[in-house]
Amino acid sequence: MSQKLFVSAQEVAEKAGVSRSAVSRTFTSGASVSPKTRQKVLDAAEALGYHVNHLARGLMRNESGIVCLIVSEIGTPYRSALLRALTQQLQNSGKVAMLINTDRSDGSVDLALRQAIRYRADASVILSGLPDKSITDLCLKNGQRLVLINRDDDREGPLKINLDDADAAARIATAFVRAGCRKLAFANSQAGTPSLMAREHGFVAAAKALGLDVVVERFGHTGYESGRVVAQQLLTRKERPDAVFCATDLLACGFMDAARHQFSMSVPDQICVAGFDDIEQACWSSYGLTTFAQPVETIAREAVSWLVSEAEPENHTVRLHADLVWRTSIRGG
Amino acid sequence: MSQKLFVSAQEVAEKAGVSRSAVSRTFTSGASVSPKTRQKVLDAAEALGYHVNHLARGLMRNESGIVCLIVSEIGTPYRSALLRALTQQLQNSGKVAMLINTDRSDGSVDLALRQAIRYRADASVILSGLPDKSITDLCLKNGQRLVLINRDDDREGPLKINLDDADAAARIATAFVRAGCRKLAFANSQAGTPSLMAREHGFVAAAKALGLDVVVERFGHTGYESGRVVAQQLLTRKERPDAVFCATDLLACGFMDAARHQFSMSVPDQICVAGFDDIEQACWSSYGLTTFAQPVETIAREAVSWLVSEAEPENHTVRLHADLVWRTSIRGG
DNA sequence: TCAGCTTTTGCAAGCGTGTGCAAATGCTGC
DNA sequence: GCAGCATTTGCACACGCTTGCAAAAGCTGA
Repeated sequence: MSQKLFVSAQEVAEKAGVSRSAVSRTFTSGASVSPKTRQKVLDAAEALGYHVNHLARGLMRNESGIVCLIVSEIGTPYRSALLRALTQQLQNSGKVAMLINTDRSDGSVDLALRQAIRYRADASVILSGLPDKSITDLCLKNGQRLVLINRDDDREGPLKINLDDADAAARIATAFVRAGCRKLAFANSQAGTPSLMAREHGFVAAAKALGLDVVVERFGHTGYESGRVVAQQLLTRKERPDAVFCATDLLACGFMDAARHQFSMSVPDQICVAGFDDIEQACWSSYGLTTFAQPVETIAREAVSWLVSEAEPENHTVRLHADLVWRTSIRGG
Repeated sequence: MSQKLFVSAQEVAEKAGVSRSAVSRTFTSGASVSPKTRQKVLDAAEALGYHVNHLARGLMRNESGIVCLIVSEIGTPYRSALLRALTQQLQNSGKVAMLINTDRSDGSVDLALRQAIRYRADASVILSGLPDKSITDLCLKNGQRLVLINRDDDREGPLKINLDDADAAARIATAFVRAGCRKLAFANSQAGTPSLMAREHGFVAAAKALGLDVVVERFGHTGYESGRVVAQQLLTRKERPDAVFCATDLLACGFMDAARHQFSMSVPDQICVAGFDDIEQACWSSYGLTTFAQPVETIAREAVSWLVSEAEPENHTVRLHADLVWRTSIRGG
């Protein structure tokens, strides 16, 4: 166990022949230090390998510079893409990301938020799950900011970033009909998160408005394997659908693979497929999936700029548009 | 701006009618508190919404509980899978992950490590890039632990976790030959990281030992698109290879897609393909990629257990075995 | 030279916690 | 009741930093 501690401002001050305040001021922007003192401090700091202790600084300033990202299923293409964008933007704004994985049990979002409080995070971004109201209230009361992404909650205080899921669903229904499809289906998981359900309900409603019924099938969690299972369920029915909207791209990939390799169907000739998220794999040529693009960069930008803003912004919910990316899994276009 | 601060141990002490030390001891394991004082403190803390300030605790104990994960290309399947495993294991051990994204410029690994020092991280895990010696020395001198994953560096102090890349390459060369292939190729990116080069050199050497030459082609960064480009380069030669080992699964997916859809070749009948990493997509039925599995769970377990161990362990480098996962992209088996 | 002003500097208090030490408390056995 | 002991409690200092305040230093113009 190495007993040597990090070098402190005190030691730098002694070496530079100035007071401890001077070295502190050298490292705080907007403080009053004369150029030559500043230089003496900088030299001494460099020589000693001094780095400001952000734990102590956070303690004093009551602002840690930490932002908590609370997320499950980190290994998933969409989640990891969003994570990438968020960490990037946070770092650009001088913040640092604390990553909390909530894969294990339910209620672990609350645990995660507690961790955020312990480290006095300036803000938390929730990508999955929905925390208990009591605990978000605690966060907000103490000036900690909160961003909910695709969570569709109605409480006051946090910034909510949502997509126009229902509208997108309606657009894809129209596209299917225009491609000549009449037997519509929706492939979903059993996760039941707000955005997934919004897509499902929006699709069913839009189809109804067009005079069509929708067969809805749900299975397991939101991944490739579930897509295969749902395909199994939908394609063994007496009447096969000729168009299926999958709640996410992962489901769509699983669905397409099963349709092609297990049921020897041709996409899009015999069945049209659409997805949601526009993960990297969607444009791989084995899929060429027509899908809605999650605007991850925009989401990250909105979230971070709100987090770091000085004033309390007026509008606490932002609704973003999901662009339809047209590829080859739907006829025509 | 909400001026209310978080509740402190002092306030809890007053409410519970005990001294501040008592509440501190209540929340430090292994401290001496009588059951009834403890209960009074717990009740008061619950009522007030008290949470220990880990910044202050870290300052006192000289142990922040933070572990820095330094990683680039977070959105990539293999990286995000490793990230998932690491955060999971860290949380199980009572640590918390600070995520630093080094996608932008080179040398940003040094910046990242500086950030780790500022927050007095107990340890850093480096998944990409290689920091300057001067800065890793600084980390180590101050008792900060360091783990290098697949970085193949020879300095003393950090834990190095590596795979048997060269051995794996030799095994796959044998498998190709056994499948009747004679015209071998290797598909790589231009990243030139130690593990990629170890696979390349290992493959070339093993082929040579078997009396065969290898055509090596490299392009761009290590992703799907580069796989396609390399396929372009390899499959337009006068003599097409009949087996190609791709440095990673992403390259392999790109290669297979180009071979099939652009050159109308059949895998594995006309060309055998193997990859490395065993990303989720490798087992998707459009690929069925025969590949080497990165033991992400084991890597994470090794890293974390070393990080949290009390004593300085003796062996500072662990070499893990990559299992060959046999699917359908190589004939026979 | 000095009054009047602005800029720089050092002092010291405080942020919220852990912990060594000595005093206080509780318990046991006579 | 009391000596002898183990356990619990409170005091006070330390951790490394920021910052208000007042003293010191520098600068200008007569």
